[in-house]
Amino acid sequence: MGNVEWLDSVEERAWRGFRRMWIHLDAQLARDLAASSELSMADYAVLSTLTEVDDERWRVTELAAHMEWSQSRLSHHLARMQDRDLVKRETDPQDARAAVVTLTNRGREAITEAATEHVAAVRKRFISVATREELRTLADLADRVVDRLSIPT
Amino acid sequence: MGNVEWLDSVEERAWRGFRRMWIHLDAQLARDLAASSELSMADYAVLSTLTEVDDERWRVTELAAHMEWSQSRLSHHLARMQDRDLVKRETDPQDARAAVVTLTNRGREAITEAATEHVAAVRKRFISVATREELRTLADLADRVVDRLSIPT
DNA sequence: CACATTTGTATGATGCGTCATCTACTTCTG
DNA sequence: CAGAAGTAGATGACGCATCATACAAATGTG
Repeated sequence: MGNVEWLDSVEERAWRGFRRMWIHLDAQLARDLAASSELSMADYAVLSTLTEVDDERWRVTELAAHMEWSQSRLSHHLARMQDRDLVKRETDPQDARAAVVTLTNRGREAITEAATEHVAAVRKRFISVATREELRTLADLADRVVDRLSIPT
Repeated sequence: MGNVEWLDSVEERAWRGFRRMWIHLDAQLARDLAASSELSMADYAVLSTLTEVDDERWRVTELAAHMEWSQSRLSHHLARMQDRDLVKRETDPQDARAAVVTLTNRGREAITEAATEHVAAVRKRFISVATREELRTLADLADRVVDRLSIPT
């Protein structure tokens, strides 16, 4: 399994490259999104997740879980998005503790307009640079890495 | 080149997987590092970069550029690390505008102790899950993506 | 059915990253 | 060599993420 203590050149190049790629991609996509909309990446994540289900209604906790955000982070972010009239929160009639998040018209317009360009940016910055084989390799690796992280060990 | 507007299943799996992998890995490594040291990932990045040159002296701007951090971020972070006695800043005798950053003894101890376990964590969480071929593929892809980002277009 | 426990969400404090700006020093120009 | 322009770094204000906690509603228990 190689030396346990350090990384050899292949390993180091992969690890550094991976981080570098993430940091640059993330920053560039944020700039692309900002240039073509009024949304941050976080806004985009919230809005696009909301559109993923047919009735576009999510309980805060479920939305947070699905997005892999902390409940607190989402709650704060929803508060800000609500101020900007992008989302609404209503009390769940089934359970008065719970809040149901929905898109406002403004939110729906925002995500509709932003989505096309964001996807185009992802394609331009990342997808189109990779081969199909590379994409498959990356997806497989990612699944394995994430699976393994969920095992306590 | 496929449909320009949306992502097909291979593309989507790769993109989502990549982001997911990054988020989980980063969080887990931060927890690992916190468990085995008093350092944050940012602290680690600063300290380990400092040890990369023989005399362990860096001008703030050069350090920032090498780390791909903004000068401001580094300056703020150095201020906090200085309060914790991990680094020192001295005025450069050659150029009184400039500051030279160096490790304190405490900083050197901290990074020395933390490094072994951090590298072990990277290996455990990521490297050991990938094959050599995957690592090479990832590194190549990362280089290409990053290179392409630097072209304005 | 009172009371303890659990669950769903919000909120306040704190620390970090970014942007715009400030200061001090250095370099360039005539 | 005076003044303008440029450069190195620090700083303050602001927005966002996290942690701990608060609160209210729901559920379980005797």
